[in-house]
Amino acid sequence: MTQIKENSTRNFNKATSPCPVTYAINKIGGHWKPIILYQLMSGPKRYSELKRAIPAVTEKMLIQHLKQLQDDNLVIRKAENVVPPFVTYFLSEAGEDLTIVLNAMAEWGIRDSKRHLKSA
Amino acid sequence: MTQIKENSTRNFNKATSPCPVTYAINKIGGHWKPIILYQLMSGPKRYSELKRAIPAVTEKMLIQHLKQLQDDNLVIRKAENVVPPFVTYFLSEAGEDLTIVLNAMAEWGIRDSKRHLKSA
DNA sequence: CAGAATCCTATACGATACTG
DNA sequence: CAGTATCGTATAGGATTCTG
Repeated sequence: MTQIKENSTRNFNKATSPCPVTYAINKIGGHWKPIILYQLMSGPKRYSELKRAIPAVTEKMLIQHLKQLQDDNLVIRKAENVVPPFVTYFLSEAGEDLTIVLNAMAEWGIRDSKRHLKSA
Repeated sequence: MTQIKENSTRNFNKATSPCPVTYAINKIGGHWKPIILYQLMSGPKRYSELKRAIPAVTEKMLIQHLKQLQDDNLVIRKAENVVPPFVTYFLSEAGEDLTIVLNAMAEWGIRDSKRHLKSA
């Protein structure tokens, strides 16, 4: 039945990579995670605020990645038990620590796009 | 023929996102790109050296991402015209600029894994 | 040595509709 | 408001074989 190999590269990857960059990628590597985290850097946000802040993301992706970020202890979800629901997301301590990374990424992005304007 | 919508979110994403983090993700977002770049930070490397340094990557992924990194002007390929072939890869100026980002990622990775050791 | 080609699976991602 | 559920496509990624 076209089994997947026990020792496939895929399994090996997830298992034990001592590379800290690999470790980080596995936590913030999704296409949307850095963007979500970047939005949360400016403070707690409601679900609907995040959706508005990132128009390109679908509800499915937003929820899915928010869940993964919670599982990885980067984001904390706080829900008031009221009607209508009031749910806010904010960075955990580990999430706050990513500020340096995300800012570096953002700065590089700006610098690199400028570089291409010049050479164009 | 199950056409894709003209104004699909997918197209919108690639088009114009003003978010610098999104821009950066689009350039270094692949699962392997940061790892490859991280390896090249320590200096020029031959193809085979990269392969050895990153055992988990397949040849296809390695070549594919190296190509994309070249297209994005982050990595430069230099081939000596000899037999057997001698090809080295090294960081461009823009690639070097990523050092800050990659180091920040690596440091965060180390810190975060320590954090989980404590709480476990 | 450095890579290209082929074929396949797994996952990411998106659109839409529905719910407590 | 803040999600779930379902279904579909697109892309990433992997195994293997072959070549200048």
